[in-house]
Amino acid sequence: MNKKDSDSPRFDLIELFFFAYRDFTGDPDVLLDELGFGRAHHRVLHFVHRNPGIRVSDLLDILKITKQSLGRVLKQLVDDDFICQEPGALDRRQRLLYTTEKGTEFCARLSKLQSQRINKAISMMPDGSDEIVRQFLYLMIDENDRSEVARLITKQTD
Amino acid sequence: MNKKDSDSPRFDLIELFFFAYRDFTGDPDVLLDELGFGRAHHRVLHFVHRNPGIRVSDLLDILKITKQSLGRVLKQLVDDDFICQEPGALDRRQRLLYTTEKGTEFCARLSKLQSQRINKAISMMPDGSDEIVRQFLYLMIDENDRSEVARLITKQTD
DNA sequence: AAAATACGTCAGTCATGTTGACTTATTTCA
DNA sequence: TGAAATAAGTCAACATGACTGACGTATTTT
Repeated sequence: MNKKDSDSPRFDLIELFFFAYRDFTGDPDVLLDELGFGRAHHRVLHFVHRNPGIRVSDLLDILKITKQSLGRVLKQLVDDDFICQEPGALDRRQRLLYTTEKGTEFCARLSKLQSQRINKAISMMPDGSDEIVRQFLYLMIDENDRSEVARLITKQTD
Repeated sequence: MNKKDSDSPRFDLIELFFFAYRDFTGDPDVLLDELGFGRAHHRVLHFVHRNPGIRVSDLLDILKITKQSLGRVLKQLVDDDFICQEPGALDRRQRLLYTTEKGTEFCARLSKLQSQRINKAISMMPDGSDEIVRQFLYLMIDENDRSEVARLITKQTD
């Protein structure tokens, strides 16, 4: 009865997802490269910008990488004055992370590129596509992580 | 006048795309790991499976990596009997690539995981979402590459 | 005072990407 | 037919960003 059961191969979407994501992340790469940064720096900068005052351990949870991996890129971002650290007011063991002015400005340039690509795509599509796309991407996330991601993405930074 | 101009930040979609893609590629990782393979092997195996008899140089064009990068993973896949090579009938310099039975079977297990995730997501969405999502992902690809990708994804392997 | 926590760091490894140069086999073309 | 171009493989060296495991230090909790 069902034309598509849950195992039907979706090579089209699998491949589109692959190519779309590659080009989506490709835009910032150019700018990052000029500063000697990579995608790892982009991710850290982005999530610090979006979650000002985030704790290192929470950042690790979001990125799902190890402390050692984070350490290297974070150090560079701090050394190059894109991110600054402040001891927590309540718990001074914490080193709360913030983007500096320089970091915030660079971050804006990066997300502008990605937003442009997204907005350009959406603008060529029927009304309401926006919401469909958001829903799809949300449902592609592991069920356990969805609520956490929902919490994250609804923060407003601007 | 425009509520959203083309520069409006789209943090929601940027982040959703990031998390969605991570989990999407995370499924196969488990299986790949058991065989000592990584994502690079997955990509090679996938595109060889989807393009039987593909030339090495065309595979390089699709993956946009260097010959040296490909060489390593391809060698492993050939050594482990997931991919086989045959000299081209017309041009014997070519080493046309095919998945072996073992490779085809493993490839099916991998894409089944990813298809399940996709189908599960789509099944929770309004009718026609399928097409909207395909369109969105397609429009996220660099304009120059779209026709080439369109050609690729319309191949039927099954 | 002891245990737990937040964070940083040292040392080593691995996967996957890069560049540049070179070889071999084969095909194309002047 | 002989030279040039092409398809593919390979060597060496290197960069990035992951990983593991262990250990140190400051601070908070119990």
